[in-house]
Amino acid sequence: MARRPTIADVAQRAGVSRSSVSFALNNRPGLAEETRARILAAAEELGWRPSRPAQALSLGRAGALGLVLTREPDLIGADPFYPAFTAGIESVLSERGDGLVLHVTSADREKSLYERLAADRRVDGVLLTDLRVDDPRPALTASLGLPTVVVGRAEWAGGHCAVELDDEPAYVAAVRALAEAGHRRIAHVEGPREYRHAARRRRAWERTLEELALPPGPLRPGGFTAEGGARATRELLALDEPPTAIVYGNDLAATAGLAVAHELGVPVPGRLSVVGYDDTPLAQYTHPPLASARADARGWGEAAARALGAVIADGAAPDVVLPPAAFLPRASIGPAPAAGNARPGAIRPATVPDVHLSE
Amino acid sequence: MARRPTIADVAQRAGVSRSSVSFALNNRPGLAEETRARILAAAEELGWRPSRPAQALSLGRAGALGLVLTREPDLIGADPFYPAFTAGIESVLSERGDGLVLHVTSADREKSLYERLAADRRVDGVLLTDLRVDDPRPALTASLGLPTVVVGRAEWAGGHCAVELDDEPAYVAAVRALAEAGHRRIAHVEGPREYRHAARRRRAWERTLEELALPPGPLRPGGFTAEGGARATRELLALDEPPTAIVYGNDLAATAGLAVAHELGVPVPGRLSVVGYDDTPLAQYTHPPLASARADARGWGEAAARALGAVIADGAAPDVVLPPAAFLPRASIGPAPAAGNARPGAIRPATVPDVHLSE
DNA sequence: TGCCGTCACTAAATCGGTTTAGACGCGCTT
DNA sequence: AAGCGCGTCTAAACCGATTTAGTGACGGCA
Repeated sequence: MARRPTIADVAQRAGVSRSSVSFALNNRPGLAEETRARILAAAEELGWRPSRPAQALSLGRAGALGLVLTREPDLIGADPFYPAFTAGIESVLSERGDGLVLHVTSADREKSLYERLAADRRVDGVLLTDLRVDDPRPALTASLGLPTVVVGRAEWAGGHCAVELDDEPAYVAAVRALAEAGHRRIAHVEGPREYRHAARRRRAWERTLEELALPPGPLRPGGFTAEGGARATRELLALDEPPTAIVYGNDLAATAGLAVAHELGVPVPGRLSVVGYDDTPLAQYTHPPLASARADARGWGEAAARALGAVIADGAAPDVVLPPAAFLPRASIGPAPAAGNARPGAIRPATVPDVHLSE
Repeated sequence: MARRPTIADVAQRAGVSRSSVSFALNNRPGLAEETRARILAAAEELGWRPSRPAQALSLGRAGALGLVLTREPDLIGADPFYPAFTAGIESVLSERGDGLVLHVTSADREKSLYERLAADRRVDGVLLTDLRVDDPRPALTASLGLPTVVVGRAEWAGGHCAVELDDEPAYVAAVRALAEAGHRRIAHVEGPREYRHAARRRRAWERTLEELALPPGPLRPGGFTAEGGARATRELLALDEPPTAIVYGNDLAATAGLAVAHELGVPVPGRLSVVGYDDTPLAQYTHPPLASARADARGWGEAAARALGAVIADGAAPDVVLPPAAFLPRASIGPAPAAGNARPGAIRPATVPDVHLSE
């Protein structure tokens, strides 16, 4: 295998200096059109592309973004978010010929990983996802001088640029839709408390019940997992007054919940309405199809990558607010069962003020 | 933000030359123990780590592996394989402080992406996954001189090192288990034909039926998707003689199939047995729990990363064969319904030769 | 004719590491 | 006293790009 050509080879072949090749490549002014063409032709013939490490060293930028996943592997596995999100990132990076450096780690090694990332100069900046309560990362990357974009709400960002795609409206809409369908006992199976988005979903549920003057519904931990969703559902359905609707933190837990309902002979939506979140590929094909909410993970990735690019280039970038996830009613929700003490129709859509909940 | 320290800063602080710092860092012989300690202390105090781009340029290796996903984004989304696989890769790379560069692309841009990867020198080698029939990539990376490990069978590898984790035995076991349970009409919902693993799964099903002297079962495309799985199931159950068991190409299609069976009032496993593949986190929590097969994706990632490291270092590495995926019988399979023309017990386990199918 | 400004291009420094060849001091032989 | 070998350390080249300062040719103008 022949040694890969360098800029010197191109220069020699075109009969110019290395500087001229560089000028031609980055089409900067000051080269005769004919010379430029000759250089580019030579580069083409040799199949030359500038070496990334050399460019990185020279330019002082790596040409790559970092993404660290701190979720536990099996939590990641079931989540359709990351693949779509990284596809969105990639679509932006590929325009610039940049790359995405992915790391999967656990919470205990997380800190040293970011430190390495910063000291290494292997990436020019990082995207922070899955923000936790009291998340140390925004302050950490700030102190490391590592350009950062937070994927989530601005108030989680600790001064960094934030790219937000709100999941609250979908939860508000789901609870309202259930209330309008006559449900009065609406439960929530929440995700891990340490995640800010899980907490935000729980609060959206909580406050919407309040706003609608409905009694606070039962709450169970579901951990965003199938197992947690199944257990929580079992507990909820075993209550003296079981809920007539359950809003889950994600589709995985909701789908497991559906299975438990089937197993216990509880018809859905006849006796129980079910709502998930994520709109996994499976959601339309469960039985019955699962009401859920779709966030544009790909668009989120795109926006985040673009924002981080701006932060790296300009030192800062304005926050971005993407359209919130849309609630997708499907056949897993229906009117509250008559047997319950819900009074269908008692709450009229028009009487419900359309306020936007904020944290 | 202070400029990040360089090797020169460390050298100055320790009162030595830059070369000595390099020697100390890479603990090479020829430095007095005391000097080495002083240098390392200075590096520690300054929080210095060698710049990756500089090292890459100097050493001629990027210190990173490349992984290109050519699947369509929504196909990727539902697949638990990649997150676990990348976690496995990472666990190997992090030992060496190396990185994983991830690209998501579409089939039409795939070729130029690999070319860029090779010319760029951003990665030292690539892992090839999801091999297709007549896949151009093994030959492409070979011609580009890009160290390559194929994640799959050696005969797909076109001369590259292969890391294999066979899914055939799980399919053979599943079909046999069904046959032993008296099933005679065993259908298959296959994945996209262009994927070699999908084709291999189909053949395993086909040949096992043959070996057991069972009639060839009906076959439907499922595309590894929920939608395809649902449609295929609908078609199969509408046959004049519907199958009493369906073996799906993956859990996603199988789960959608379960939902269709419910919807049509076909009891599982009463009238239909169902088998998936992947053992997604949901599989244990469907209703009934889904028989499936578990491949150690994380271990696969580890082995692949290690093998690629060896290929990069030594120019070649022996193929690796990992333990095959294990068939996991669960409640979604049961005895063939008596109404069918299956004859439970007609086929005795002992009479079934335990041959291993090969392609 | 001499001076100046432009245009097209190049030499050399630079980024931050690694590595090779060699310098220097010291104690031992002979 | 000269020579040798060894242990320790450094100067300088090198990786492959970018960039700055500057060179040389040429045309216009006084």
